[in-house]
Amino acid sequence: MTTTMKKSSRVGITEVAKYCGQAPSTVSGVLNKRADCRVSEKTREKIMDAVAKLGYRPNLTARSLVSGKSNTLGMISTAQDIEPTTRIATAFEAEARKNGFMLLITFDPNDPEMEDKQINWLDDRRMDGLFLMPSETGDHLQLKSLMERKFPVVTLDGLGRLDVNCADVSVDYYEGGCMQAEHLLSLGRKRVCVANSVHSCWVVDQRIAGLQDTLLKAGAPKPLYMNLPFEARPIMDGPAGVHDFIRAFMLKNKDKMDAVVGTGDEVAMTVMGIAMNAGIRVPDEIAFAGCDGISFSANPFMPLTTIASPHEAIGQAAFKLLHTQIKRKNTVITPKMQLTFKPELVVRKSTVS
Amino acid sequence: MTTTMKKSSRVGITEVAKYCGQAPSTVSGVLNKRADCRVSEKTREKIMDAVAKLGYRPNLTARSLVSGKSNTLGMISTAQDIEPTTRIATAFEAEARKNGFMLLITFDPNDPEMEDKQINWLDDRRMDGLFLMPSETGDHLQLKSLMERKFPVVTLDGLGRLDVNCADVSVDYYEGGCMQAEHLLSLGRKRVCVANSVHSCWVVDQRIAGLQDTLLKAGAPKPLYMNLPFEARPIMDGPAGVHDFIRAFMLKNKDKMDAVVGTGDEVAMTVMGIAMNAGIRVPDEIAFAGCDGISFSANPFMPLTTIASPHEAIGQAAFKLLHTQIKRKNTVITPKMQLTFKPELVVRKSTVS
DNA sequence: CTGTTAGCGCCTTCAT
DNA sequence: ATGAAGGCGCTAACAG
Repeated sequence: MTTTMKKSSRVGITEVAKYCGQAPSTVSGVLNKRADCRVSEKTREKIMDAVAKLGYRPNLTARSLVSGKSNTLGMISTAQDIEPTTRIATAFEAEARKNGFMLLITFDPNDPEMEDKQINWLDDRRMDGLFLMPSETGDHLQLKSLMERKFPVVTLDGLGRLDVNCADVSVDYYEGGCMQAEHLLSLGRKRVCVANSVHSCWVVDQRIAGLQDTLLKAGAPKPLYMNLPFEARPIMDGPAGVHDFIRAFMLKNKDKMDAVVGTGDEVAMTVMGIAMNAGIRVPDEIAFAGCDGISFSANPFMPLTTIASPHEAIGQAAFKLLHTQIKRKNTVITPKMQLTFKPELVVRKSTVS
Repeated sequence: MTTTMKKSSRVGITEVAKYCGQAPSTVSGVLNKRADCRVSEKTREKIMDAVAKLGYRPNLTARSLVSGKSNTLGMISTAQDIEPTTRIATAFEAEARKNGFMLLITFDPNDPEMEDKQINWLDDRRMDGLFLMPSETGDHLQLKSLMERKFPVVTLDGLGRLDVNCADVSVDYYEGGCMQAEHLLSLGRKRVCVANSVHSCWVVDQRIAGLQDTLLKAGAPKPLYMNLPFEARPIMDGPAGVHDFIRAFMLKNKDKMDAVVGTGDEVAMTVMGIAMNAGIRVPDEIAFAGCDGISFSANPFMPLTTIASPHEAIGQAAFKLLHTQIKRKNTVITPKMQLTFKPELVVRKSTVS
């Protein structure tokens, strides 16, 4: 009899068993350290020996099929190209890895249909839990369907705008806006200009609301809105017209303002740079503040006052919330699983020289 | 007879078959549009109907088990927190998604042991191919073992430093260094200072080699090395001493240089900012240039001349190379599968006012 | 055209 | 203390 062609080039549990004269189930028991699998020390060694010698590696696909779980977490990330999201994702991954999970990742271009599709695909692959950065719009049908099945899910910045009661991590962006306003007011700045894109999104709306409410409450005038007729990003190296638009706006309106607030650090720094180029003295004539706390806001030459979010803590918390749900099946979602982080004011020379 | 408890809450192919009075294999054939599965239009409809009504979703784990492939690509990314890597990864993911692949991602903290471990885990999960950003050091044993098995792999920046003949995408960093030098020389700048971290890595070494070789060939003196006694990152918001160190160095040595080259854009911009704070006029007294082409190098106030890499093209090419190997099994690695991209000089006001 | 059979690699239960 | 049998959900080959 000739050697039959092996189906897979990798050695499986049966070959290990054959090699050391044991039954596959025994090998399985030893490998998984199953409690009820009592084996003599000698067979143990023989098995571990064979495993090492043959270079056995478990087929996790097969294991998943029977166990129904994959030790894999899904992550759907919008805008993986911006620093806050990247940092959250990195922290999340680090936690997941420490706990033996791998990540099935997809970058969703903020499209509701794509979100649903991706959730399905992830589900088809039997992920054990999902960390979702939900699309700005849409019905989130698949998310809802996951929730009905009590499938472990954590959303980022979802609580305030999704009509789903799921575990969530977010930042109190409204409060962040308030903090910006209070900081500016404390410096005697009341005539605020908001550098925003006309394309609104929840996070930005929250920030602006907090800012404006606080200003008005303090008797300051309603802010002046720049309403950039472009997407907020990319703005540094953005479409040709952006910088011209900003320059013209600043030159025309500089006397109506003593502070500019960006809806993100990049916008704030871009406007600040253009203003400085136009001869405006920062912060003497106009102060600048941003949001997010990206690394570049700390640059030594035009350091930006900003409202920083604790990205690393958010990513870690997201994993923990997910892990909890995975460990105890059918967890009921309680308010304790909906975390709101406080942002932090970082004062730099763009407001205080 | 009471309803028996279903093992899995999800409906499987057997339930669909039962529901529409067909055999599981028939359903499978229809669903996979198998060529040799000729079915009457009526049964087709019945089946598709049942699929829709029952909300059937395939269990990809089971499918993988039999097919031996998972439509999943592994990606091991070092330093997912820096823009170049992020952009490459994003482009790679977009291509992969278009072609029906999902990504199993892990962020490797540049640790050889971790790399090996991750490759194994990915392999255990039966990924169909691997996009690897190899650790700076180590033997890359698992990578080599993959190569022996002719497993589809593409490395990033691996060709020049790994003793493995695998498909690869990289950038001609040496040439990038040459371009920097030539640009500076064309402006009459010969006394170059290199802002580098003492922790060397292949990419940086290449850049420096190209720069120095070109300078020396042109009769310029050997560059002055700053040798920052810190990790290259984070540097903007880095450990307390970094900025002081740079400031002191610049003040002490400014008369010995007419240009500073950073081994990355962040370093270059940090040093440039500190120099400007110290009253040095840029570019009149000292010109500045960086590498990578991150978005912030385009900021309007201190725009940085840089050597930009085509990150998006790299990510796309990496996927294509991987896809090719996956489609035709046992591809022989040819030099055509080892792509070297040319960087591009982007001239900005930090060198030419 | 459609249904039956035999696994994919592993784990769990239940006999021995 | 160990092994045999059955099945996870799906697919491929082969019968009807």
